[in-house]
Parts: sequence; C-alpha cells; structure tokens
Amino acid sequence: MTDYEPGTNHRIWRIVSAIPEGKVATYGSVAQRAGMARAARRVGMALRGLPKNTRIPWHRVVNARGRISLPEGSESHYTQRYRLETEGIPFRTNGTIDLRLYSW
DNA sequence: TGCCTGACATCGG
DNA sequence: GCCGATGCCAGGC
Repeated sequence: MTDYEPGTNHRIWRIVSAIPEGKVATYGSVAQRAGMARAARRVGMALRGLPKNTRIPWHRVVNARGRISLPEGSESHYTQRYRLETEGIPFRTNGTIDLRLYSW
C-alpha cells in the first residue's frame, strides 16, 4: 500500500483490486470510483495493459449489459468466464450476468 | 500536430 | 430486452 501519487492506470487498478470475490463491477462503475465518470473506455485500456500473471482481478469487470466485452472465442474471454463461474457467479443462457444480484 | 481506434455508456427504435 | 448509432477520453501512428 503505497501512498505515492498514482497515475491514471494505477488508480484504476487499485479500484479493480478492491472488488470482492463473488462480485462484479461495470467499467463505468470502476471509472466513477476512480474519479473519472466518463472514462469507462480508459478502464478497458488500463486492463488491456495488464500482464497475464497479474494478481489484479480484472475478470470481475464487465460492461453495463452484464456481458464480457472481450471478443467471444478469444482465450481471455474464456478465462474471464471460467474464473467468474469458479467464484460462484453464474452466466445465464444468453451469456450475461445478473448485475442486479452480483454487482459490487 | 492531427486523425483513427477502442476490454464502454447511454439513448432511441 | 436486444440492436444500432452517437458521444467521450486517451493512446498510438
């Protein structure tokens, strides 16, 4: 827990790291908590720059429709879905998560 | 320096 | 409730 002034990405990563297991947050939600209400897309870029072995739970971040934004068929997409199901977050038949119950 | 793109959100049909 | 179009902000070329 450093208290130096974090960059944009660092602030985003800090918020994402705070998402509890078994819960998910939307890009817009994370952006807002980071102090950048209209920068949902920035969140995506920040996550995109993360290494595969990061300890940051990036998989707990989904779009406003409760759906994974990554292209279906990509390895990252599958990894995200698998991790969420492992944490107890179920996907509906249409491939979406019930944010009403699992949103942070 | 300036245009194009993107792990999104929101509005209207 | 899903789909398409438009708006925002930063990075990359």
